[in-house]
Amino acid sequence: MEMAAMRTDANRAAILAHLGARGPASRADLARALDLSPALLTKLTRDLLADGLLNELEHQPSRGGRPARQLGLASNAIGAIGLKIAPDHLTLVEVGIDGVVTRTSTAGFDATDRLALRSLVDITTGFIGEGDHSQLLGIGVGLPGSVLGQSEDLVDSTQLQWNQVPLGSALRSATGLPVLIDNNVSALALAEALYGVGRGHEDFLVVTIGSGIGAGIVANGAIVRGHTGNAGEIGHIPVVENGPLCQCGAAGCLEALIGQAGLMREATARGIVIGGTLADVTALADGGDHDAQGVFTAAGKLLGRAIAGVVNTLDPQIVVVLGEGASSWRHWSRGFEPSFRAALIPRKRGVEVAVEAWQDDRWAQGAACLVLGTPFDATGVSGEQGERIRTRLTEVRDTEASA
Amino acid sequence: MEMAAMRTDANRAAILAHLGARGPASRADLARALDLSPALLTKLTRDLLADGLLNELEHQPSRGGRPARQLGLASNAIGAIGLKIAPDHLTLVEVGIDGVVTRTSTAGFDATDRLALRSLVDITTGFIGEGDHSQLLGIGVGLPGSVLGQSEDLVDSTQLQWNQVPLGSALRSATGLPVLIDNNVSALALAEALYGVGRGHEDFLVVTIGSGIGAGIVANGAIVRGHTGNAGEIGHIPVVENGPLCQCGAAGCLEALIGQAGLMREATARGIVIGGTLADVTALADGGDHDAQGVFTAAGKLLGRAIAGVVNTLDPQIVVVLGEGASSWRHWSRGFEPSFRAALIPRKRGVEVAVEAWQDDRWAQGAACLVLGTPFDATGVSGEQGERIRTRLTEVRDTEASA
DNA sequence: TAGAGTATCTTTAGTAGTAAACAAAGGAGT
DNA sequence: ACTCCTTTGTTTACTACTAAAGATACTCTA
Repeated sequence: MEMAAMRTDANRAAILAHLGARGPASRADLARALDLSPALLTKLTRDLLADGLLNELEHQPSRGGRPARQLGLASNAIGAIGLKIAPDHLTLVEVGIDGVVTRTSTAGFDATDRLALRSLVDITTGFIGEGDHSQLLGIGVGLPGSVLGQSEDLVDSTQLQWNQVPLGSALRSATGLPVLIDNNVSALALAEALYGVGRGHEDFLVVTIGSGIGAGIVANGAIVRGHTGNAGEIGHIPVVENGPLCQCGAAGCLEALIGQAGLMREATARGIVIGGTLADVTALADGGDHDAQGVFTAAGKLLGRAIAGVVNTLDPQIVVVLGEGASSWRHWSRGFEPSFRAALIPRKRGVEVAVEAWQDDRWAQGAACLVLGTPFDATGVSGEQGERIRTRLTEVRDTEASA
Repeated sequence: MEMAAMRTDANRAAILAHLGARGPASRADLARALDLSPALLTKLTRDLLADGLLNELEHQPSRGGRPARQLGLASNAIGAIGLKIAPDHLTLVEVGIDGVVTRTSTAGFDATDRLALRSLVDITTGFIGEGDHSQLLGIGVGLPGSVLGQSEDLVDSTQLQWNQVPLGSALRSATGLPVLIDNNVSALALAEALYGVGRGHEDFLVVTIGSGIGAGIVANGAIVRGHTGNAGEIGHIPVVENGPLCQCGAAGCLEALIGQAGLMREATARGIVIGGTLADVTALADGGDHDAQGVFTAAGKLLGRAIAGVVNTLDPQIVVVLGEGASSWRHWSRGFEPSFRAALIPRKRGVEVAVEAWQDDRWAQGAACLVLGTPFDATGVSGEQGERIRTRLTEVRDTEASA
């Protein structure tokens, strides 16, 4: 038992995370993927095998040379918790290190309540349960807002009406686990980068259509959060002059026009529904109502022009459309596609737009990826909490070894 | 004389580049700035001092402890060449490793000529001169267009009417020097990051107002080039529906409205000038002509709304306005400021806008920074040519040592 | 069936880097 | 003057990693 090496070992963590995320691989595969020498992989995998964290699987049929010995993760008990905070409910998931959701839970919640933080902590600890947390690497939290400061502690959110809420320290002291908090769209973008369509792309854009319009930006392989953590607010791109007033105070924001509220105002103005919800409009459009479809087509047209501006600015390889609204995408699409393509610079006109089927717990899964993605983060920018996660990953090794 | 260590030594290079860019510093300063251990700095600076590349300067007055020994660059002969390519002329500069321009030259040039590449190479080699190039780290090239492929070899530019021109290999074989090519606005952004207003900022935006409108984007401390190298094309953000036709084929692009051509069209339509150039309109505005000023005010208003969208999307800490057009910024500003601030999300409303005085050779200086910035590039993404530059930096050490 | 070829893994010898203890050179309080 | 404090720079002992050469285990070809 080595007494030394209490330090974080990013490479051991990276090996485990890679095997978890991408499935079994040979030492040579890992060396190439992680950009390490084969020699080092021999040594590191020897340790991990001895510690019982890795298994040597069957030989792979030779591809012209010595056949590869596949290595697989022995412990599938390593995972993370993902928490999505919405104004009126919480979604919790437990995911394995391969990104697969193993458990889900939803709970009512009032973000504006005086005891909201207390209630959130209780619900979370209840979900995690008593007993042994040694397999959990940490908790990832996604919320509609931004995180202040390097300590990633104080949270701001207009949608939740939160101002400098000490969410991080509250969860941390209650659970003893590392906690990473981020904007929910950024978390979703990270999930796409690790396990979704974005995998292997250095530059892509995730557009979410929900109650508002948001974007997760990945450039140079990294999430763009901006200086104050407010990057991705494409809902507030000005699109029409003297347009309807937006929550943000400006006039003519994209979101004011085609956010859920904007769509309803338009549907009501056109006399398609009286009262009712957006689901009613969607149902009408699905049923073939041309007027209802027209609402989405017009919205798609505006969205297309706005996203084209973003694509011209950022030059992503792919645009992923996601969110509750994506389920009615075929109505949006009629307006989106022509106006989007027409406004792109010629070289980008073929850029791929991928629409992903939407599951509700996807947000929480994305939040969990904040934790699962940390070992991949070569630059180690995730700060102190990220350091703690990497440390935990190697600690798991020690407890397994001693057991 | 060590026979070994033919490998690139990024840290030795980083020490030299840091001293060049930021001026003399103590070993302890360097250790903090480069995030290396004091122990390593003792060793590396010992080598560099022995090789005659560094000088030990006077002691710094103590700040409560042992006084620091300042280290300074012994050789100020290390530098790079910067080349800016415009449709009708070339600008060349020689800059020292501290970013200061030591020599300038401009030459007429026709980018559409059949022998343009040959002529470009001749002018460049003429500027560099015969004889010893050992002090030159490399050549940086900035052009209005994008670079294809990882080899950074083939160049595309609609403005120059170039299609897959093998600029890199041509310059490389003619001079024997490493050549780095990039979009001119990206190069300018890099210069700002290293020696300008952007220094110390991880996220900022450089907006250029020239014949067109462009942007250099820095996010997470790195230049955003996008997947095809076409990031920053904010000139083609759609701003008005059914607007004037743009060169790019779309209608209502920002550039079509407020690029040089757009401004002239507007000035002509308003009857301010008949024929003439933009300089005439600027002169009238400078002289107090309200109609002429109105052209700029209207343009500033449009620019403000568009840039606000970009700032909402990317959340930069600072916006730098630059370029030929920046000299008439006080006329733009009247329209820009109110519309810009009004369209920002509340949290970003105080974002700083810095307008930089404009010198013509600034573009070429930015191009040179592609070379000078390479040693700083911790991730080493600049590819093979960047590797060659870092190698050259240590080679200089060897030749100085043997001399 | 005996190479030739090729890809995987291992060993060896060496470099780059760090932490920690120590030495050096001053300032500030008593 | 003497001690304590602070910061700088150096030495020592160690870890992490790599390159290069070799060992291993297969396929393919003649």
